[in-house]
This record gives sequence, C-alpha cells and structure tokens, in this order.
Amino acid sequence: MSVKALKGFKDILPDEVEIWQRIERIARDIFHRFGFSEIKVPILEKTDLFVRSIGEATDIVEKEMYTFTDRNGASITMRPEGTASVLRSFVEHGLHVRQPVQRLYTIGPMFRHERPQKGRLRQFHQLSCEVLGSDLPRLDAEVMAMAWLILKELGLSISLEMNSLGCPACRPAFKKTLIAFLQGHAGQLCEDCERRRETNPLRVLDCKSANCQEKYKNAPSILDHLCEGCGDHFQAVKQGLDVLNIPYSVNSFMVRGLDYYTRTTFELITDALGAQSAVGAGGRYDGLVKQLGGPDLPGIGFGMGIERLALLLRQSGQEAALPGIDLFVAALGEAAQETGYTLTNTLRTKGLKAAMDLEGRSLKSQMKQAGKSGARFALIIGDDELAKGEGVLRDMTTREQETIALKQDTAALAASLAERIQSQ
RNA sequence: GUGGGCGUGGCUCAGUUGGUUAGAGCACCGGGUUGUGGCCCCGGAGGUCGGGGGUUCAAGUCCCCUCGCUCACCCCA
Repeated sequence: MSVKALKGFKDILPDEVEIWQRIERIARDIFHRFGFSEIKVPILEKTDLFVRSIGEATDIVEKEMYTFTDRNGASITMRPEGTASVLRSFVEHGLHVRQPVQRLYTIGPMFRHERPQKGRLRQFHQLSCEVLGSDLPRLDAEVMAMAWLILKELGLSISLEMNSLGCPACRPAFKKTLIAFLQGHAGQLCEDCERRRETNPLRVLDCKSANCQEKYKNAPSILDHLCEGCGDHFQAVKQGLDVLNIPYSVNSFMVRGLDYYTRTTFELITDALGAQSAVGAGGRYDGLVKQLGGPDLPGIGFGMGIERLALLLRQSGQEAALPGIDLFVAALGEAAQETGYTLTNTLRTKGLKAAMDLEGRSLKSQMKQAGKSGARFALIIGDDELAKGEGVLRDMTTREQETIALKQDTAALAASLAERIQSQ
C-alpha cells in the first residue's frame, strides 16, 4: 500500500488553491484597509506558552495538542491557535514601545489532534488578527466590523453573535451563582453537564441537549452579573456596532474554549456547515499580555478558519476558474520546435503566460491542449511557415487566423507578440 | 475517546439468489481531417474489487478480523 497523508491532514490541490488565494487576497486587503500589518511567527513554540495562555484545564491543552520532546529534551508544541504566538512575539520584541496600539494579522496552519469531520481537520488554517494596547469598546466594534466586512466581500452571509464574559472582578461571583443554580438541578442533567457542573460550569450553558436547555431557561445570565465596568463596556460595544450598522445578536450562553477571554466574545455563525457552525470567533483578552510576562496591556482579536470559508464558497457555487494563458505555441517539425521553444520562453520574460508542447505531438493534439489551457491565442509554426518566415496566429475565441511575419530576431518577435496580445 | 455510514480503474458509480476473460460515464491517450481545439464517431491504456484469513467445486458478492475514509457526539476555526 502506498504512503498516504496523515489522518486529518489534507493536500490542497491546484484547483482548490485558486479559492484559497482569493480568500487570502480579500482578507489581506481588508486587514490593510483597517491599518493592520502582517506578522509571521513560528509554528513550533515551547509547550509552556500554550499551557499558560490557553489554560491548563481546557480541552485543547488537555487532549488536543501535538506535543513532543525534541532532541534536547525540551517540550515542544505545534501551535493549536495563533494568539499565543503573536503575543509572545509582541512581548519578546517589545513591540509596544513602537506605537501605543499595535494592529497585527497573521495567516497560517494550526494543529489540533481531534477526530476529523466536516469542517474540522488536524491541520487547519486561520486568518487571525490581534489589536494590542487598547480596551476601548469602539475598538471591539471595529474589529467585529472588520470580520463582518471580510465575510461580506467574500460574498458570504453569516450571523454575528456576541456576549460578554465579564472580568476577574465579576465572573467568579457569577460562577458561584450559576453553580448554586445547577445544584438545584443535580441529577436531572445529561452526563456531560453533570460532570461540567463542577469542572467548567459556564460550559453547561451551550449544551445541545433539549432537556438541559429546558432546565437552563431560568438560569442566571452573565449579562445580569457584570460589574459596572464590564456592563458599561458591553453597552458601548453594542452602540458601536449599531453606529457601524453591523447586525448582531446577543447570546448570553456563548462560552469560549480558551480561558484567556474577558469581556467581549463573539462568533461568526453559519448554518451551512453542519456541526462546525463557527466560521470565525474571537474576543477580548485583557490580562493575557501581562500573564505572558509583558506589560499590562489589553488586547482583542479573532481567527477565521480558511477551510470553512472555502467550504462555504464552494457550496455557494463561487468556484474560481483557473486563469487561462495568453498564448499557446504549436510547433511542427524539429526546426519549428527549436524556434517555438526559445520564443515561448522569451515571451515569458516579457510577462506573458505562454505554453507549448514539448512532446512533439500532432497539431491536432497541440490544438486540443491549447483549448484546454484556456489560451486566448495559438501561434502555429510549421517548418513550411518557418521557411517563408511566417507563422499563423489564431484567435481561440473568434477562430480567426492571420499570417504574421516571424522576424529573425526571436526577442524582437516576442516583444511585438507580447505587445499585441497585451493590448487586447 | 464513543457511535453510525461507506470502501470496485484518476473521479462518480453499476455489478442479479456466490458461477465462465469485472462493466459504464467523466477524465486521459490515439485515430476519423497528409498541418488546426471546444460537438460527434471509432479505438486504446488504466483495476492485487482497501488488506488478511475462512466457508465453497466456485467469493467483488457469505462469515470473521483488520485498515482506511466519512458523518455525528465531544470540542472548536
């Protein structure tokens, strides 16, 4: 049996790459419009970085990380998300002294050892961004507006759900209230919720069991337990979204899987991807920079899954066609092959997308290739033409042909062909 | 980690109650046009029927094991 890719690892084949490039192009453009700069960070980090940022008791850290010991005995992890690495870099290089507020984005692979399914892979790719150094509610709204614009310009309609998780000042109190409420339903919940009642009580709220949800109807809401600062912040974020005309809904049951989130959290939801409904998600993480040994600066960011975006684009019939070439050189006979070979390569140096058949196949076969390659023109050179110093230029869409002079100088010929074709 | 579905040429699939050289469409290559594409016609190449074991005179078809893919739970992008 031949070697196959690892489970959950996928090749992105040429016809699929087209749509990926479109996604990245649009996202980059919008990031730049919002004043973001790209940062590239390593895929491997010390395991400790993720344990400290994502949280020891999270699923990601507990059972999903690709962690191994390197040849020096150090514990290394393939990044399961992007924020930790970007913040590590931010702190390590003291980026905060360059300007008070930093806007950064990055694009790359993430790794989580989960059971693969639709929209979920072990190596997946994210577009992600972070803003460090400001806790203004208007920034939260702006970041969500940016995510919204990316999806809009991709032609996707997706709903925005947001919530506030409070801060270290008010969340613990809410947790207690919630635990007390759940105590009242002890023994009546699903297995998972019974377990999480103690370990991660906030989690129970987005349980999918109808029975549990029925019980949670009267559960206390985090939004009623926010401290004054968090409450004001939340109101201001909503106003910001209203001002910017971004449609959203508040989901007080929304919880995030990473421990570092504070205050604003949000998800970009679709109903077209089966179980993996989140196309993007993010939120504020005001204590994280300090926690990683940096200055006490607030931050906010989000990530979007490229595979999920690509899936949605394909479902909505937005498959991008492979771009055609400019000119296909069809040569017959050895001398013509020689001329065609140098001509084709010279055309490429002039900026044209040019192709020819190196196998010496029949003209019919070469014309077929020209058609399949999407060429706008075909230049037919046979030894007959060569003797007369001519070639036949065929317009592949109109099927019109004309005889053109093949100048002695291949470079000059290439230049005039390039000019002619580019002017069309 | 737990369930369900599925594994036949590159892709999508047919394969009757187990029975002779395993088929089709698409894609690929060649020919029909001594030098011309997208349609049509003809031909060709391409398969250890996921793998192993078993039952049988005979297994793609039945049984067991195993591997892989996939969807869902869980979790999340």
